[in-house]
Amino acid sequence: MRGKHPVVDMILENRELSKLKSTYIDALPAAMDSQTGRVHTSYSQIGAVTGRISSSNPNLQNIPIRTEEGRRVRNGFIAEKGSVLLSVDYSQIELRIVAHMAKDESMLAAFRAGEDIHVTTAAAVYGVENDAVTKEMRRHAKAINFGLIYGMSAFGLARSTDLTLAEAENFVKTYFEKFPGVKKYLDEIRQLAGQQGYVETLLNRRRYFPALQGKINPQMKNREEREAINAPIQGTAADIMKIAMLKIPSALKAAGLKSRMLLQVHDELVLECPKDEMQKTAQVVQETMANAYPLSIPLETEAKAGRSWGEMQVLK
DNA sequence: AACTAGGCT
DNA sequence: GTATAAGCCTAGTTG
Repeated sequence: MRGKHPVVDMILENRELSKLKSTYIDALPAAMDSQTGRVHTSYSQIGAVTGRISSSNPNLQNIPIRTEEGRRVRNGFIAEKGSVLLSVDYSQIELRIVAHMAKDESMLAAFRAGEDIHVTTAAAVYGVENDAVTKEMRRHAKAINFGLIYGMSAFGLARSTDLTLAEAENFVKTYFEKFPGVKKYLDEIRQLAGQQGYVETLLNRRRYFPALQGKINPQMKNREEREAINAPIQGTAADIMKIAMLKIPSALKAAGLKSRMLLQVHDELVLECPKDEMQKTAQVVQETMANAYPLSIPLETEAKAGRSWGEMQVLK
Protein backbone atom coordinates (compact mmCIF):
# COMPACT_ATOMS: atom_id res chain seq x y z
CA MET A 1 0.00 0.00 0.00
CA ARG A 2 3.09 2.20 -0.15
CA GLY A 3 2.22 5.51 -1.82
CA LYS A 4 -1.55 5.06 -1.56
CA HIS A 5 -1.89 7.35 1.44
CA PRO A 6 0.75 9.44 3.22
CA VAL A 7 0.20 7.58 6.48
CA VAL A 8 1.40 4.31 4.96
CA ASP A 9 4.87 5.58 4.23
CA MET A 10 4.98 7.28 7.60
CA ILE A 11 4.16 3.99 9.33
CA LEU A 12 6.79 2.14 7.34
CA GLU A 13 9.40 4.78 8.08
CA ASN A 14 8.53 4.65 11.77
CA ARG A 15 8.87 0.87 11.78
CA GLU A 16 12.26 1.00 10.08
CA LEU A 17 13.66 3.58 12.44
CA SER A 18 12.21 2.10 15.64
CA LYS A 19 13.63 -1.30 14.66
CA LEU A 20 17.06 0.23 14.18
CA LYS A 21 16.86 2.12 17.46
CA SER A 22 15.59 -0.65 19.72
CA THR A 23 17.47 -3.60 18.27
CA TYR A 24 20.78 -1.97 17.42
CA ILE A 25 21.38 1.61 18.46
CA ASP A 26 20.17 1.16 22.04
CA ALA A 27 21.20 -2.48 22.45
CA LEU A 28 24.73 -2.68 21.03
CA PRO A 29 26.45 -0.07 23.20
CA ALA A 30 24.76 -1.68 26.22
CA ALA A 31 26.24 -5.02 25.18
CA MET A 32 29.78 -3.74 25.36
CA ASP A 33 32.05 -5.72 27.66
CA SER A 34 33.56 -3.42 30.28
CA GLN A 35 36.78 -5.45 30.39
CA THR A 36 37.53 -5.46 26.68
CA GLY A 37 35.54 -2.44 25.53
CA ARG A 38 34.18 -4.60 22.75
CA VAL A 39 30.93 -6.32 21.89
CA HIS A 40 31.26 -10.12 22.05
CA THR A 41 28.69 -12.36 20.44
CA SER A 42 28.03 -16.02 21.23
CA TYR A 43 28.07 -18.53 18.42
CA SER A 44 26.12 -21.76 18.49
CA GLN A 45 27.56 -24.57 16.41
CA ILE A 46 24.16 -26.25 16.39
CA GLY A 47 22.13 -23.08 16.01
CA ALA A 48 20.46 -24.10 12.76
CA VAL A 49 19.12 -27.46 11.54
CA THR A 50 21.02 -27.03 8.27
CA GLY A 51 24.48 -26.90 9.85
CA ARG A 52 24.78 -23.16 9.83
CA ILE A 53 25.97 -21.55 13.02
CA SER A 54 23.85 -18.93 14.74
CA SER A 55 24.80 -15.83 16.69
CA SER A 56 23.13 -14.39 19.78
CA ASN A 57 23.49 -11.98 22.68
CA PRO A 58 23.87 -9.97 20.56
CA ASN A 59 23.21 -11.43 17.13
CA LEU A 60 26.03 -10.09 14.95
CA GLN A 61 24.83 -11.98 11.88
CA ASN A 62 21.99 -9.54 11.27
CA ILE A 63 23.67 -6.15 11.46
CA PRO A 64 21.85 -3.80 9.04
CA ILE A 65 23.25 -3.00 5.60
CA ARG A 66 20.28 -2.64 3.25
CA THR A 67 19.16 0.93 3.89
CA GLU A 68 21.25 4.06 4.26
CA GLU A 69 20.20 4.56 7.88
CA GLY A 70 20.83 0.89 8.62
CA ARG A 71 24.29 1.01 7.13
CA ARG A 72 25.18 3.73 9.61
CA VAL A 73 24.83 1.08 12.33
CA ARG A 74 27.34 -1.09 10.51
CA ASN A 75 29.71 1.87 10.25
CA GLY A 76 29.95 1.68 14.03
CA PHE A 77 31.92 -1.57 13.86
CA ILE A 78 35.50 -0.37 13.53
CA ALA A 79 38.98 -1.86 13.71
CA GLU A 80 41.40 -0.92 16.45
CA LYS A 81 43.89 1.84 15.71
CA GLY A 82 46.41 0.83 13.09
CA SER A 83 44.22 -2.02 11.86
CA VAL A 84 41.48 -2.52 9.31
CA LEU A 85 38.51 -4.82 9.01
CA LEU A 86 38.83 -7.34 6.21
CA SER A 87 35.73 -9.06 4.89
CA VAL A 88 35.97 -12.07 2.59
CA ASP A 89 32.87 -13.72 1.24
CA TYR A 90 32.12 -16.63 -1.07
CA SER A 91 30.60 -15.57 -4.41
CA GLN A 92 27.37 -17.45 -5.18
CA ILE A 93 28.53 -20.43 -3.15
CA GLU A 94 25.08 -22.03 -2.99
CA LEU A 95 24.54 -21.93 -6.76
CA ARG A 96 28.02 -23.35 -7.29
CA ILE A 97 27.08 -26.18 -4.95
CA VAL A 98 23.90 -26.78 -6.97
CA ALA A 99 25.95 -26.93 -10.18
CA HIS A 100 28.40 -29.35 -8.57
CA MET A 101 25.85 -31.67 -6.97
CA ALA A 102 23.47 -31.62 -9.94
CA LYS A 103 26.40 -32.06 -12.36
CA ASP A 104 24.51 -29.75 -14.71
CA GLU A 105 26.77 -29.19 -17.70
CA SER A 106 25.39 -25.78 -18.69
CA MET A 107 25.65 -24.41 -15.18
CA LEU A 108 29.10 -25.89 -14.64
CA ALA A 109 30.26 -24.39 -17.95
CA ALA A 110 29.03 -20.95 -16.94
CA PHE A 111 30.96 -21.06 -13.67
CA ARG A 112 34.06 -22.49 -15.36
CA ALA A 113 33.97 -19.61 -17.84
CA GLY A 114 33.78 -17.15 -14.96
CA GLU A 115 30.55 -15.70 -16.29
CA ASP A 116 27.95 -13.70 -14.38
CA ILE A 117 25.66 -16.63 -13.61
CA HIS A 118 22.47 -14.57 -13.69
CA VAL A 119 23.34 -13.15 -17.11
CA THR A 120 24.11 -16.62 -18.43
CA THR A 121 20.84 -17.94 -17.02
CA ALA A 122 18.90 -15.08 -18.58
CA ALA A 123 20.58 -15.63 -21.95
CA ALA A 124 19.71 -19.33 -21.85
CA VAL A 125 16.10 -18.86 -20.84
CA TYR A 126 15.38 -15.91 -23.16
CA GLY A 127 17.36 -17.45 -26.01
CA VAL A 128 19.66 -14.48 -26.62
CA GLU A 129 23.40 -13.85 -26.51
CA ASN A 130 24.95 -12.90 -23.17
CA ASP A 131 25.56 -9.31 -24.29
CA ALA A 132 21.90 -8.92 -25.30
CA VAL A 133 20.65 -9.59 -21.77
CA THR A 134 18.73 -6.61 -20.39
CA LYS A 135 18.53 -5.62 -16.74
CA GLU A 136 14.99 -6.94 -16.54
CA MET A 137 15.99 -10.28 -18.01
CA ARG A 138 18.84 -10.58 -15.54
CA ARG A 139 16.54 -9.64 -12.66
CA HIS A 140 14.12 -12.43 -13.56
CA ALA A 141 16.95 -14.92 -13.92
CA LYS A 142 18.35 -13.89 -10.57
CA ALA A 143 14.96 -14.43 -8.96
CA ILE A 144 14.67 -17.95 -10.30
CA ASN A 145 18.26 -18.86 -9.42
CA PHE A 146 17.63 -17.56 -5.94
CA GLY A 147 14.27 -19.30 -5.59
CA LEU A 148 15.73 -22.53 -6.89
CA ILE A 149 17.72 -23.12 -3.72
CA TYR A 150 14.56 -22.74 -1.65
CA GLY A 151 12.43 -25.10 -3.71
CA MET A 152 10.32 -22.27 -5.07
CA SER A 153 7.36 -22.85 -7.41
CA ALA A 154 6.18 -20.84 -10.42
CA PHE A 155 3.62 -19.28 -8.11
CA GLY A 156 6.39 -18.12 -5.80
CA LEU A 157 8.41 -16.77 -8.73
CA ALA A 158 5.42 -14.80 -9.97
CA ARG A 159 4.82 -13.38 -6.52
CA SER A 160 8.42 -12.28 -6.07
CA THR A 161 8.71 -10.70 -9.52
CA ASP A 162 6.50 -8.74 -11.89
CA LEU A 163 5.88 -11.86 -13.99
CA THR A 164 2.33 -13.12 -14.36
CA LEU A 165 1.67 -16.67 -13.23
CA ALA A 166 1.54 -17.82 -16.87
CA GLU A 167 4.84 -16.09 -17.63
CA ALA A 168 6.45 -17.54 -14.55
CA GLU A 169 5.25 -21.04 -15.44
CA ASN A 170 6.73 -20.66 -18.89
CA PHE A 171 9.95 -19.27 -17.45
CA VAL A 172 10.37 -22.22 -15.08
CA LYS A 173 9.65 -24.68 -17.88
CA THR A 174 12.28 -23.14 -20.13
CA TYR A 175 14.71 -22.92 -17.23
CA PHE A 176 14.54 -26.65 -16.60
CA GLU A 177 14.87 -27.38 -20.33
CA LYS A 178 18.09 -25.38 -20.36
CA PHE A 179 19.35 -26.88 -17.10
CA PRO A 180 18.14 -30.49 -17.25
CA GLY A 181 20.71 -31.60 -14.72
CA VAL A 182 19.19 -29.28 -12.14
CA LYS A 183 15.68 -30.61 -12.85
CA LYS A 184 16.89 -34.18 -12.46
CA TYR A 185 18.72 -33.34 -9.25
CA LEU A 186 15.65 -31.74 -7.67
CA ASP A 187 13.50 -34.73 -8.57
CA GLU A 188 16.08 -37.11 -7.15
CA ILE A 189 16.33 -35.21 -3.88
CA ARG A 190 12.54 -35.27 -3.45
CA GLN A 191 12.49 -38.99 -4.12
CA LEU A 192 15.45 -39.70 -1.86
CA ALA A 193 14.03 -37.66 0.99
CA GLY A 194 10.73 -39.54 0.79
CA GLN A 195 12.42 -42.92 0.50
CA GLN A 196 15.04 -42.53 3.23
CA GLY A 197 13.33 -39.93 5.40
CA TYR A 198 16.52 -37.85 5.33
CA VAL A 199 18.98 -36.09 3.03
CA GLU A 200 22.70 -35.39 3.44
CA THR A 201 25.17 -32.67 2.56
CA LEU A 202 28.36 -33.31 0.60
CA LEU A 203 30.11 -33.88 3.92
CA ASN A 204 27.39 -36.24 5.18
CA ARG A 205 25.56 -33.92 7.52
CA ARG A 206 22.10 -35.45 7.77
CA ARG A 207 18.67 -33.84 8.19
CA TYR A 208 15.55 -35.89 8.80
CA PHE A 209 12.08 -35.34 7.37
CA PRO A 210 9.54 -37.34 9.35
CA ALA A 211 6.46 -36.11 7.51
CA LEU A 212 7.79 -37.34 4.18
CA GLN A 213 7.60 -40.92 5.39
CA GLY A 214 4.37 -41.69 7.16
CA LYS A 215 0.88 -40.53 6.38
CA ILE A 216 1.00 -37.36 4.50
CA ASN A 217 -0.57 -33.99 5.02
CA PRO A 218 0.03 -32.38 1.60
CA GLN A 219 0.98 -29.01 3.10
CA MET A 220 3.52 -30.61 5.39
CA LYS A 221 4.80 -32.74 2.54
CA ASN A 222 5.33 -29.72 0.33
CA ARG A 223 7.05 -27.82 3.12
CA GLU A 224 9.38 -30.71 3.88
CA GLU A 225 10.12 -31.20 0.19
CA ARG A 226 11.28 -27.59 -0.01
CA GLU A 227 13.32 -28.00 3.16
CA ALA A 228 14.82 -31.20 1.72
CA ILE A 229 15.86 -29.33 -1.41
CA ASN A 230 17.40 -26.48 0.54
CA ALA A 231 19.11 -28.57 3.24
CA PRO A 232 21.96 -30.11 1.18
CA ILE A 233 22.63 -26.78 -0.52
CA GLN A 234 22.63 -24.50 2.51
CA GLY A 235 24.20 -27.28 4.61
CA THR A 236 27.06 -27.96 2.21
CA ALA A 237 27.88 -24.26 2.12
CA ALA A 238 27.94 -24.29 5.92
CA ASP A 239 30.20 -27.36 5.95
CA ILE A 240 32.66 -25.74 3.57
CA MET A 241 32.76 -22.50 5.55
CA LYS A 242 33.40 -24.44 8.76
CA ILE A 243 36.32 -26.28 7.13
CA ALA A 244 37.76 -22.95 6.00
CA MET A 245 37.38 -21.55 9.51
CA LEU A 246 39.28 -24.53 10.94
CA LYS A 247 42.15 -23.98 8.53
CA ILE A 248 42.48 -20.21 8.70
CA PRO A 249 44.16 -19.70 12.09
CA SER A 250 47.07 -22.04 11.28
CA ALA A 251 47.33 -20.67 7.75
CA LEU A 252 47.65 -17.14 9.15
CA LYS A 253 50.18 -18.27 11.72
CA ALA A 254 52.24 -20.12 9.12
CA ALA A 255 52.34 -16.93 7.06
CA GLY A 256 53.56 -15.00 10.09
CA LEU A 257 50.44 -12.85 10.25
CA LYS A 258 48.85 -11.35 13.35
CA SER A 259 45.41 -10.99 11.74
CA ARG A 260 42.56 -12.91 13.38
CA MET A 261 39.00 -13.89 12.69
CA LEU A 262 36.31 -11.84 14.39
CA LEU A 263 32.99 -12.76 12.81
CA GLN A 264 31.28 -15.25 10.54
CA VAL A 265 28.11 -14.35 8.67
CA HIS A 266 27.29 -17.60 6.84
CA ASP A 267 29.22 -16.95 3.63
CA GLU A 268 31.42 -14.13 4.96
CA LEU A 269 34.32 -13.90 7.38
CA VAL A 270 35.38 -10.65 9.01
CA LEU A 271 38.95 -10.35 10.23
CA GLU A 272 40.88 -7.63 11.97
CA CYS A 273 44.34 -7.07 10.58
CA PRO A 274 47.18 -4.62 11.02
CA LYS A 275 47.16 -2.25 8.06
CA ASP A 276 50.47 -3.50 6.71
CA GLU A 277 49.16 -7.08 6.70
CA MET A 278 45.98 -6.37 4.76
CA GLN A 279 46.98 -7.63 1.31
CA LYS A 280 48.82 -10.68 2.61
CA THR A 281 45.97 -11.62 4.92
CA ALA A 282 43.44 -11.30 2.12
CA GLN A 283 45.57 -13.61 -0.01
CA VAL A 284 45.85 -16.26 2.70
CA VAL A 285 42.16 -16.13 3.65
CA GLN A 286 40.93 -16.14 0.04
CA GLU A 287 43.21 -19.03 -0.82
CA THR A 288 42.13 -21.01 2.25
CA MET A 289 38.43 -20.38 1.64
CA ALA A 290 38.68 -21.21 -2.06
CA ASN A 291 40.47 -24.50 -1.39
CA ALA A 292 38.68 -25.54 1.79
CA TYR A 293 36.86 -28.32 -0.02
CA PRO A 294 37.44 -28.29 -3.79
CA LEU A 295 34.43 -28.86 -6.02
CA SER A 296 34.33 -29.58 -9.75
CA ILE A 297 34.32 -25.82 -10.30
CA PRO A 298 36.29 -23.09 -8.53
CA LEU A 299 34.93 -21.48 -5.39
CA GLU A 300 35.49 -17.78 -5.86
CA THR A 301 35.72 -15.17 -3.14
CA GLU A 302 35.63 -11.41 -2.86
CA ALA A 303 37.71 -9.43 -0.39
CA LYS A 304 36.90 -5.97 0.91
CA ALA A 305 38.63 -3.87 3.52
CA GLY A 306 38.11 -0.65 5.42
CA ARG A 307 38.22 1.10 8.76
CA SER A 308 34.59 0.13 9.40
CA TRP A 309 32.37 -2.79 8.48
CA GLY A 310 30.01 -0.49 6.62
CA GLU A 311 32.56 1.30 4.46
CA MET A 312 34.75 -1.20 2.68
CA GLN A 313 36.52 -1.16 -0.65
CA VAL A 314 37.00 -4.16 -2.86
CA LEU A 315 40.59 -5.38 -2.93
CA LYS A 316 42.13 -6.41 -6.22
C1' DA B 1 4.03 -18.18 25.74
C1' DA B 2 2.02 -16.81 21.46
C1' DC B 3 1.98 -13.65 18.03
C1' DT B 4 3.57 -9.87 14.83
C1' DA B 5 7.14 -7.45 12.76
C1' DG B 6 11.58 -6.95 10.85
C1' DG B 7 16.94 -7.21 10.80
C1' DC B 8 20.48 -10.54 8.19
C1' DT B 9 22.37 -14.63 4.65
C1' DG C 1 -10.40 -26.15 -2.61
C1' DT C 2 -5.88 -24.79 -0.29
C1' DA C 3 -1.34 -23.40 -0.40
C1' DT C 4 2.60 -21.85 -2.43
C1' DA C 5 10.64 -19.48 -0.76
C1' DA C 6 15.20 -21.86 3.07
C1' DG C 7 17.65 -20.62 7.72
C1' DC C 8 18.12 -17.65 11.98
C1' DC C 9 17.54 -13.79 16.50
C1' DT C 10 15.41 -9.76 18.88
C1' DA C 11 11.91 -6.39 20.25
C1' DG C 12 7.29 -5.18 21.35
C1' DT C 13 2.48 -6.41 22.47
C1' DT C 14 -0.98 -9.14 24.50
C1' DG C 15 -3.02 -12.20 27.82
